[in-house]
Amino acid sequence: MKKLLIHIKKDIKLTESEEHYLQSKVVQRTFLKGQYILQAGDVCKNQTFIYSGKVRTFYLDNNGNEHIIAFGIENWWVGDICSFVTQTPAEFNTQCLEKTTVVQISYEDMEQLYDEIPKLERYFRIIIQTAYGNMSKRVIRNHSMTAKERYLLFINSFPETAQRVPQYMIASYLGITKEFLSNIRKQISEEIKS
Amino acid sequence: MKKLLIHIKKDIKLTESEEHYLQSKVVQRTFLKGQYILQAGDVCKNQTFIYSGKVRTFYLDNNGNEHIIAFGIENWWVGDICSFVTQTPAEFNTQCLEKTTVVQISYEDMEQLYDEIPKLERYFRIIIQTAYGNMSKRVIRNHSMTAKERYLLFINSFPETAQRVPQYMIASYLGITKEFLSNIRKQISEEIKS
DNA sequence: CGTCTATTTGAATGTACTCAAAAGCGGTGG
DNA sequence: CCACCGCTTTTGAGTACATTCAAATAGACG
Repeated sequence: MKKLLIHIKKDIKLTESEEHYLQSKVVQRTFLKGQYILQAGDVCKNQTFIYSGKVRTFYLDNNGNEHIIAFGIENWWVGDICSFVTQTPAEFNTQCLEKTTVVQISYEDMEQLYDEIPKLERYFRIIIQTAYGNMSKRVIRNHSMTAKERYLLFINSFPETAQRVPQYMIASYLGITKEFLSNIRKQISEEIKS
Repeated sequence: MKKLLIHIKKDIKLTESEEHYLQSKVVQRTFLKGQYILQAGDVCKNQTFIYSGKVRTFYLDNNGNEHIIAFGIENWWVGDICSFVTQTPAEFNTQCLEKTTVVQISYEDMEQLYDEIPKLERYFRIIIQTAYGNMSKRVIRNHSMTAKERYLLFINSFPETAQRVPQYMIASYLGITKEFLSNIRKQISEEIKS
């Protein structure tokens, strides 16, 4: 709970009573490795802020292939924005990759919070603007860089995630097969030798 | 100007005085075909709402290839969010594809507007949430669908844009070469015949 | 009609995928 | 301590998807 307040206060100021009101709307939950915070087909009823642990949000296509849209670690918001804002069934799954503790705010509480503490609109606007900017750059990089370049950028940008996550999930995040990522890694290690 | 108010009022209510204050901060401009609303390297100083016309936002990579991140038509906000929110040099260019009339709000005025009319935070939060959801889905589609499938989805989703924009730009938006898109179109027309 | 730009064609090439099988690796139980 | 199990990663051969380059064709505009 404290981590969330610290995170929010980086962007906006809250009075004590606002803090208390916010806390009254926030629920803490813990999930085990493998458990789903959100399943595709269900409505995303909560905004979820990761307190500790690690999750992935992925899409399961018609051929049964998983496509990871995002990893989530401490101090990140996760879920399916589309589903949450429209309260329609989600296309994405959010699954815990290890024991994960989160705090959640329900859709109804979120509406009330926005009404009672309008400054929160700003906080979430800033959060989502940043996320949108990053997602745009990701589209561009997928179109302008090779898989190898994207992999190298990934491990430089997210070294901790790169180490704590199985390779086949990194491949999925990059939009390539696990076999091809293995191939790329071989290439890289051979380049280093020579 | 009226179109902007109508668009905003779909999400939030404004009093007459708020409307007037907003109008005092909004500047209308017209660009000719080919002109740039924003050039990479410059700081994105304005939020831009398209009144009429058509634009594209693209990234120019190191090999000199253009990658279109978005088209913008009537009632769309365009620009480089990253650059605008951080007031650092933009990576993207926004260029008019035909004579285009826009209304703009500067960064400083935007800050004041947010302070004076906090409800605008909600409006822009909603706008950007939707855009983020769409961009996420685009990443997933790039990873889970073939170029042909993406092309068919594009012309179904944006039939008017598909007709009003040169093919090589659609190819760029889809992340493929103009030659390959031409090939795809040939395949499709041959399928229809048989 | 001529010029400029956009689109199409085709051949050669490269990047990434599929499928199948082998190897590695961590945990668990005998 | 070792054998086995399940899961992840690696390997390799064959293939498919998409690119590059060069040249021809088609369209748009003055």
